[in-house]
Amino acid sequence: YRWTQWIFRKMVERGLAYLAEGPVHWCPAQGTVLANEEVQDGVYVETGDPVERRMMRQWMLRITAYADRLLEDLDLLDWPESVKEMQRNWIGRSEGAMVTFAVADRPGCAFEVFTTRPDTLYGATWCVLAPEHPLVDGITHPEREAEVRAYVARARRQTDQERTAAAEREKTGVFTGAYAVNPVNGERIPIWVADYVLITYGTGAIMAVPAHDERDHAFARTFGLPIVEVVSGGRDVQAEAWTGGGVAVNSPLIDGLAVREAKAHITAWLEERGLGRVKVQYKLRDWLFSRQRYWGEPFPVAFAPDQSLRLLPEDALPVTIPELDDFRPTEDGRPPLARASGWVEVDLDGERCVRETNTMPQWAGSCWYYLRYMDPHDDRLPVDPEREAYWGPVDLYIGGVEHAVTHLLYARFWHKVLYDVGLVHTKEPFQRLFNQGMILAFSYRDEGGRYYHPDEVEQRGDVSVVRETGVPVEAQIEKMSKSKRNVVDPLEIVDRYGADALRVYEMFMGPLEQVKPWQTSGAQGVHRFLQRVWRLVVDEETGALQPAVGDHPLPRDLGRALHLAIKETTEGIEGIRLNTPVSRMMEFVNLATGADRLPREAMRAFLAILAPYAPHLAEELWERLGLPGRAADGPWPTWDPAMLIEDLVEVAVQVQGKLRATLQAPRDLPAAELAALVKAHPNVVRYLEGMTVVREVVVPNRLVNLVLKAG
RNA sequence: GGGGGCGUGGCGGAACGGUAGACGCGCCCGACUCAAAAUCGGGUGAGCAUCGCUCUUGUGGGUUCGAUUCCCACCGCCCCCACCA
Repeated sequence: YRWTQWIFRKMVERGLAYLAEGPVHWCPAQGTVLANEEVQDGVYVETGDPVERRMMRQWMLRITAYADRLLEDLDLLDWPESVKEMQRNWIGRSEGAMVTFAVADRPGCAFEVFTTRPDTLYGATWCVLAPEHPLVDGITHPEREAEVRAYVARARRQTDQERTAAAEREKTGVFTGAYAVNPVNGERIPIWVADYVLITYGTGAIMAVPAHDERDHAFARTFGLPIVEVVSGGRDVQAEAWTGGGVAVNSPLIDGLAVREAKAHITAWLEERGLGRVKVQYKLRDWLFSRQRYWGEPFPVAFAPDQSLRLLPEDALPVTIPELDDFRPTEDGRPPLARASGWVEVDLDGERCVRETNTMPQWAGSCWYYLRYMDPHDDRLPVDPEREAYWGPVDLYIGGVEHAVTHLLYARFWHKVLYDVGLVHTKEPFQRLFNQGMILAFSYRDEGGRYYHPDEVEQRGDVSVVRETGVPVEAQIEKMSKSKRNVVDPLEIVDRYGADALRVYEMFMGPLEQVKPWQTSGAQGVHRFLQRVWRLVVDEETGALQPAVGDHPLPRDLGRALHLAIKETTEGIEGIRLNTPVSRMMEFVNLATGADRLPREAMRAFLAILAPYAPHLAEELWERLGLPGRAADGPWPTWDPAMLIEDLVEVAVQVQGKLRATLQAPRDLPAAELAALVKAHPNVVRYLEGMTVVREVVVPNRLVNLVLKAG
């Protein structure tokens, strides 16, 4: 709390945190504010009570001030391209122009619109205001007032989701009775109110160019509004919007210019006359940072009698949450902390102030916890800059993609603020990001849609059926979920096979980044492998060391398997490929299982590479072998390339690119000799009859391919 | 609608442009056992047939001596965003 609040103070001081009216989901029946996930189809999912949008005074964080840096600095990161792209899309930078439209017959009354296509200004045949736009009330013609009011009220009731979810939804809207003046040609165009324009993007008002925008085109068709072509793209714009490039037409100022030049020209023209300007617009919005919840960091601020803001002094931190018996919001809808009357009032410099009763969201702590890990006990600062300089930034961050545009963007923002404050020395918090895939599970569902627990299901021939009733069920691979009855409890696996087996199986399942289904039988296979490792060293009957273990020389085949395993494991850790090393270790163990002499040194190296995968087992065997220290303490074994080489190699023989034979040959046999050997092979001779070899492709120690032609 | 990703045996998955299917699961056979489990050994892509051949990495093309791998188009599935002007 203390240091999160400390950081928040810095944000307030820098103007990065501010109070504003922000929309919340308000449930009148419950008297509470609801989180996004608690609302569906306009009702509170738990009770079915209707939910409406309500504006409340909220803390906002000015993440938009960092939009450009958040965008640019993505280039510094070793992150999956897909995540970078998601962040780019989320930030949503677009270049365009702000254009001012005056309202006709109302001197001094005007509104701005944002457009990425100022070149299409001559094609603007109406304007649209979002239902929430502040001008709606003022400009609506008395005759249209009832209709407009009803429309706005309906839009206000709907959640964002309802308004935007159905993209194929029909366009709706109402005419206000007012007109705007198109700044380039002075034409009067009607002003509509429609919910396809969002108050949350741009200015909440647009110019509609139906000929060159699909949404406007759909709207024009619904309401019979005129469509004027201003970019010639060789299509009939009455039938379909043309959003591609072309040459400006019907646009006296820019006729004949291509889109690029036309944009620049029009924008400059508007700018000279004070009617418009270049504008970079972002989808990213400031971050609504307060919650009406009990749990969460309180804001380190209070309000003076005159309502002005007061920051609590640093030595007043942490502000902790008061104890309450009742964690619900107050009857009149204020946050739960408002119930703590004794806590709410606070003296600041002799003034009787009232504390902020909102709390911070769960994100707050997650935005900088990694810094605290570097210096958990510091009581002067969130993190000591020297320690941060030593440890930071985070070298490798492993997490799911679900954080791509939430946590990972928020944390980058906070880190940049702390960079500006001088607390951290890098622009970015997480240098390398790796998204591990989700583990899915098989679920079983009958025709009626009812789910069965895997234990209730058995396999009869080709079909799965419910054991008790014989009802056929269909198997599918889905996210683990209680309602689908397919959740695998890791603790049960630990009970059955041990933590090592769980851990190794999770690595063995497949590439870490891939989503893949859990299969308990696979964990059992890994368990078997680990038991074999155990028996390699320990005689199960007596508990004594296996007599085969001793100070023997390393046989060629076993050494090869071992060094292959060391190589794969070492490279796998660097590249986060953790599944194939397990296979190589299995191969070593399979070979070692049959051996009557097992060199202690080989086991030492093997246990060292096994240790990150199966630490309990590795350390136990390490000790039993009487090896010094711990397996995990190193040194990490190195592989000898010479050990990987075989004296006799198997060479694939292809004729016309098709495999016709394989043969054993001494390693590094000169190409000519190898080719001669190949051509003498009985299987090859048959194919050479009546043919001429036109080309011999020789891949040393691997393959020979003979290219033939008739004659 | 936009962006990203993935399609390989019955299943999870391996394969620097070079013998497709490593390793594991499952299944089959054998050993041990009175029996079962556990364990150990062997087999296991499909088909034709038995020196072997043909087919096979979602489908269709292309590049190449050679393509699961590179390029193009299509089909299917998954994830993220979505009336963003």
